[in-house]
Amino acid sequence: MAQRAPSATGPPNQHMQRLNGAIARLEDLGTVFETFQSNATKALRVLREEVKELREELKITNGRVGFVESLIDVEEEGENEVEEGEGVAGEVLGEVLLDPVQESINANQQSKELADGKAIKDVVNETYQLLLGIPKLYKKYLPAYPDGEEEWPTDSATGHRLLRFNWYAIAKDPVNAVSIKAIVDAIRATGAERVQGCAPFLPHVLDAHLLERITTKFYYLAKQYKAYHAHDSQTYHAGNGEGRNGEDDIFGGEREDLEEGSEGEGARMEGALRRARAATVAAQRERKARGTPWDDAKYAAAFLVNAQSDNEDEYKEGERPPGAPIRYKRRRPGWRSTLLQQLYDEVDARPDPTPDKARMMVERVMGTDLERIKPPKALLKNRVRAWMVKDDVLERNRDWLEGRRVARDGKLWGEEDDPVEDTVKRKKDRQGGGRKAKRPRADTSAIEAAHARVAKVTGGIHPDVIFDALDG
DNA sequence: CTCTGGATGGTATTACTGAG
DNA sequence: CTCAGTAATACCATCCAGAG
Repeated sequence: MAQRAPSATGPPNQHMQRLNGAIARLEDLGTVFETFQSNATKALRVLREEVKELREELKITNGRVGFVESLIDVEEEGENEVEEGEGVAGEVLGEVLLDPVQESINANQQSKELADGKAIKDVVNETYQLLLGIPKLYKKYLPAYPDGEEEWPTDSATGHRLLRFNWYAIAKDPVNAVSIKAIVDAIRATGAERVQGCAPFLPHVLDAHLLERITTKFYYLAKQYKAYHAHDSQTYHAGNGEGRNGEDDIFGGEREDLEEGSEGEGARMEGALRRARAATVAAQRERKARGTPWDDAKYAAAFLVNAQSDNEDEYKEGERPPGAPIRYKRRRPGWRSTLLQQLYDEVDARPDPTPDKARMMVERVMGTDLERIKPPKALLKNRVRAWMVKDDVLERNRDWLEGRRVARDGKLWGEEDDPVEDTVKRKKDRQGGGRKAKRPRADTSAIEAAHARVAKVTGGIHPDVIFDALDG
């Protein structure tokens, strides 16, 4: 500086020139800045408006999802009264939907429901099928994990390696974990195109829930696989060994020789078969009772499948004399009350209003009663009622009322109130015991963190204030 | 908490039969 | 033959209790 000062004493117009140049540059800078500021403001405004727009879109989308859910009968678990009201309120009170934490919780619940919905189940099943390279997800197609020496199976069409699971290991076993991850990836990548109907839902399902669904399915499949291969673990699984049927080993192959067939007092018949046969009898009784005094809500439970007699084969397998028709043997439950028996006797004596159906039914003959069986445990709607059970039997077995075997009679029979399904109890338990569903921590914490970052930037001032200042 | 087996409930599929 | 209905079976899903 000390050296410069003397030299600065040059001709005055040189100074003026430089000064003018500096001013001109300043002016240029001013215009540039103004343009920049105006552009920046514009840009910010655009962003702000876009956010508004997206929020509005989100509102509409949420509304649509709600509508679709109501159509496909998806309901929220737990106290849905509050939540359901919100769907409507959400449109009016946009505020509720704009709270990021609340939204994340909603999204999380929505995700959970969707993951248990048909569309997602479909895509999960479809993807299992595809990556395993089997025509159906039936137990007979489920492949074993390849042996050490075996060559890894590939898709004959694409040449890609097929997926294999070790059904005897748990889901978290590395072998299975890798395959399960592959399913997630495949669903994310191509699920929407492969399976019609899941595209709108897939983006709303969180990875955690998708994984949960896939894992559950893994256990279903493993269960089936193990049941199917239960008894060939030692002997070589001969493909022709099941020439007889291959299907009947669902009951474990050797099923403790059904000794109840011997007129004895064993257990009831196998569930599915018992129900299949009893269902037609129940339906016929209901038809015949129409228009009679028994056709009354009071007696409606008489026509439940669970109240019917067992319908056993008249002859054990292979013992039916040639020429004898197939007939079923009615074996009445010992607990049946006289009132109920009277109802059945009177109804059975009537003609069937639809003789065509009656003609197609297998003939029933009376067998001995089954004295020691209990009414089956059942959902309330399928459960035997107290009036249908002999008083003394019920007196001796009060636990049937607790254990989902027998329901109270309810108002129609002079009681104070109707029995209620005890799923209520489960919900209560959950409320009492703690939270009902856990939401993956990352979800809201990420949003909260973002929230915090924004707050830091704005210094706690509402963004709108900042934008407004920019505008002015 | 994870996993399993048993029980229950419900739908889909298949075989069969009588009627037209 | 097709159609509709019964009967039997296969399969999926869930709940629950209990083991580890």
